[in-house]
Amino acid sequence: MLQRKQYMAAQAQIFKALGHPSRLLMVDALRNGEQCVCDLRQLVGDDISTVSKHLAVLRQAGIVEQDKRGTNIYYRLSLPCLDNFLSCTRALLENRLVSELSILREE
Amino acid sequence: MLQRKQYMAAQAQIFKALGHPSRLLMVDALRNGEQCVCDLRQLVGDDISTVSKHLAVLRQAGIVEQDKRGTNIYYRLSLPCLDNFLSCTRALLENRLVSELSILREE
DNA sequence: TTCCTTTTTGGCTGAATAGCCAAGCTACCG
DNA sequence: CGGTAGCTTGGCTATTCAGCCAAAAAGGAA
Repeated sequence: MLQRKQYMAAQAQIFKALGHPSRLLMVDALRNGEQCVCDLRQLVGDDISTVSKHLAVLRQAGIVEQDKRGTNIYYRLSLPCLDNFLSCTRALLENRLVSELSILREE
Repeated sequence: MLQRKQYMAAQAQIFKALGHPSRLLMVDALRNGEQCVCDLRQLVGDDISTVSKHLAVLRQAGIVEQDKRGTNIYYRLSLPCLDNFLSCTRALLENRLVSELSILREE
């Protein structure tokens, strides 16, 4: 069994990798199936080298896997639990927003 | 409804906050119930000011809530989905470790 | 082979983060 | 009232990260 601190560092790496808007956007898009780097570049709108580095971070954290086919490289999710958690936090954030709006309306 | 990029930034803040070993350790500990800052300081072993700043990050991300009682401040989790996700990624990491060990053994 | 196309890597600068010490704040206690 | 305990905030430095450009791989096409 892992030491608690070591384990936390490993698990924190996953969260850290997801803790950037562009990376999270790509991961979210990959929930609908694999995409090539060029698609993902289009999605986030940054320089291709920036996108590539973001993908390297996600790869190293074990969140995505790559697959070279023909002239392109396709990425797909490799973290099964993620889907649930994203749905859950999305719902939570939307609820928070709604209640903040209600508070504003009452003032 | 939120714009996709805006939404991703908000959600990424949650992941970013969890993406540090000390913060994740504290969050993990809070799954077993509330703790005062002094307990959490003991747990991570850093300077109390460092711990306090980590807790501020978690608060701003909406992951924990605080509750002043007597002379102490108690923190508790406020993100229901987190528990599942932590269990799931923990299991995944342990499986990965096991298979890496098997690979090593075969060499 | 040489030329493209797609992706990664190197290198750089500016921005953000971690963590320590010191100072401030807020109650409770005497 | 002053003193103390528990926590937060300010300020500083060292480290890490983001994102751009340029250059290098890798592989298909001509």
